[in-house]
Amino acid sequence: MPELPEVETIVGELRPLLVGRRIAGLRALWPGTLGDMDPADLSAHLAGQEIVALGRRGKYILLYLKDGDVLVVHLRMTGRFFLCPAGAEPDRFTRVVIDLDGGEELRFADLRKFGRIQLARAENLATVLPRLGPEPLGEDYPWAAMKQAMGKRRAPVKSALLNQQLLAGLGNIYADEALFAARIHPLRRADTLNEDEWQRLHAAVRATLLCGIRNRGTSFRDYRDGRNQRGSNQESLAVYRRTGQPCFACGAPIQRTVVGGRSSHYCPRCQTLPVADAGSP
DNA sequence: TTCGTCCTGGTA
DNA sequence: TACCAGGACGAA
Repeated sequence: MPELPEVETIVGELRPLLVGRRIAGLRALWPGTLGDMDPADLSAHLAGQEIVALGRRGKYILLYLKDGDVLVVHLRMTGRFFLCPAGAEPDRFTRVVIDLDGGEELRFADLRKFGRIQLARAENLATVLPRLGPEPLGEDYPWAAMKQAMGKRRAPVKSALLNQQLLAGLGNIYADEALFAARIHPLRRADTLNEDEWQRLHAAVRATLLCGIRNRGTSFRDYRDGRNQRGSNQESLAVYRRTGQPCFACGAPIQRTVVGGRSSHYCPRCQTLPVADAGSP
């Protein structure tokens, strides 16, 4: 599942390969990826345009074009966005192909068809992007900003971490890992965390995301980077999808619960839940 | 704030 | 054959 580290890896890898290239056209093998846009119209609109920059905001990939357009790509759960030689046989999950000059193509593949590609003007990006919280790795994101955004919420702290309006880029994997690193139970009500816990959680979120980036992302089944290669961060996970296996810190079996409809993994001994929270899911 | 929806391959 | 995975969004 592509979260901030996976998207950052893809963008960092594609940037030097794409900047300066021209788009020759676009083909939609499954037009739903483009929403309401007509594939032929979009292809004609993009043809000849030069890619001048790549960026990331939260889990969104941003391709800036020379005349002020921006292609906004979201991989959702199973999307892949990668460069490959033109004419290579597309797999059955390839949804959109962007043809480039120089004999290569940019492919958007997506098993579950949840991912989307949108077009916006650079000055109107906000009309396409939803309201997004701050970047967790940004220089202007102190722990107090996390406490201010989430600290009055009665919802479980895990739900607050996944809320993209409060913080942009965390998904289920890195939220579980950050909570373990901070020794905070995913069901803790956000408004019960003290300052020490907010500082720990803030540091843990950043450290967990940086670890994911260092390892070029987490690949279980679907995620691949900008060259369609697997990441290795799945080998560094402490709790996510380790249900029943011993905690690396204390040996207790990792447990799974559901928070806000999402599976959540934690160590019952390292991440304890105060009695006051235990009865109010 | 919570739940259903969109999707389909893999697994029990 | 039924169920599970889950990001984002709209409805209740």
